[in-house]
Amino acid sequence: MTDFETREAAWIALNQIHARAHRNIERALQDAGMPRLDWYDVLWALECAPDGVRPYQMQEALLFEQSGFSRLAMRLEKEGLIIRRKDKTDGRGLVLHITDQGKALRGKIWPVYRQAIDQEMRHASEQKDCLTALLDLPRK
Amino acid sequence: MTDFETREAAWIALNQIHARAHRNIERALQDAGMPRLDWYDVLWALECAPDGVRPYQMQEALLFEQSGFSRLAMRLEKEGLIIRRKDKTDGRGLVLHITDQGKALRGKIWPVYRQAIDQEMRHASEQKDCLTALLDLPRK
DNA sequence: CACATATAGATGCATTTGCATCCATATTGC
DNA sequence: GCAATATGGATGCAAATGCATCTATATGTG
Repeated sequence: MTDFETREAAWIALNQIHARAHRNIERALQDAGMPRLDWYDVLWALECAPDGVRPYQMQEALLFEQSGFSRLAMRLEKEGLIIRRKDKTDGRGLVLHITDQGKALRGKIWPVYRQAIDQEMRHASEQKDCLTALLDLPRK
Repeated sequence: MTDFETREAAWIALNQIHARAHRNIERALQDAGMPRLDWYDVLWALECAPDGVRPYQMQEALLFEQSGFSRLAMRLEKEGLIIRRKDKTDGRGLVLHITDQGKALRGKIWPVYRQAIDQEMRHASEQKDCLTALLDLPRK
C-alpha cells in the first residue's frame, strides 16, 4: 500500500466515523429536546473564557463561516444565552459573553452530550483499523 | 485519564481533524471549478455499481437524509450526470445509473480531489496523538 | 494629515437543508 | 382477496447556509 493509499483510506474512514457519530449525537440531543451541537460549542467556548471572546476568534477556532457565525451569535443572543457587547478598544468589533441562562442550558445539555459521546466513540473505536495505518505513517 | 475522557478527547480531535480537512478539500475543489464532495461521492458509488443503485441504499451508505438525497439525485440528473430509471421489480422505487458525462466529470474531479486528500491527510497525521489513545482502548 | 488598504462584522439573495407530510406501491395478517 | 400497515420516494415550507457585497472602524504610507 502506498502512502497515498494509506492516507486515502484514512480519509474515507475519517469521514465515515465522523458522519455516523455526528449524526447520532445530533439525534440524541434532539431526542432529548436539546439544541444543536454548534450551540453547545459556542456556549462552552464562552463559559471557558470569562473575559469574553471576539467573534472573529471564535470563527477561526470553531471553523465557522463568518456570516454563518454572525447570525448564529444573533440567534443565541435572541434566546438570551449570550450577550454581544461592543468592544471598547476596537470600534469595529464585539465581545461575546455567556449569560447565566446560557450556562444553565449548557449544563443541562452536557449529560446528554456526554452520554452520546461515550456511546458513539465506544462504537467508533471498533473501526480503528481504518485509521491505524495512517497514524503509523511517518509524518513527512 | 478515564476511558470516557479518552473517548471525549478522541471525539474532539475527530471533529477538528475532520472539519479542517473537509473545509480545505471542499475549497480545493471549488477553487478548481469542481462540484462539491457529495456529488463526487454519488458519482463514484454509481461508477462502482454497473447495475445501478437504489436511492434508499445510497442514502444509507452515504448517510444522507432521504429528502436531501432525493433532491440531490434530481439535480445530478438535471445536469446529465446520472439517470433515474423506474425499478422494474419495485414500482415504488428507482434505480440510479451514471452517464458517460457523469463518468467523465468524476474522472476530471479525481486528480484535484486526490491531491487535496494527500495534502490534508498528511497534515492530519500530525494530530495523531489525540486519537491514538482511543484506538488503544479495549473495545468493551 | 490625507489617502489607500485591511479587518470586523452585517446583510441581501439564491441555494440547500430538515422536518413533516403526502402519494404510490409492497407486504402482512386475517 | 382485502384491509391494515410498511416502505420508497417526492414535496411544501420554514430555517440555515454560502457567497458577494456593504458599512464602519483601524492601520499603514507618503
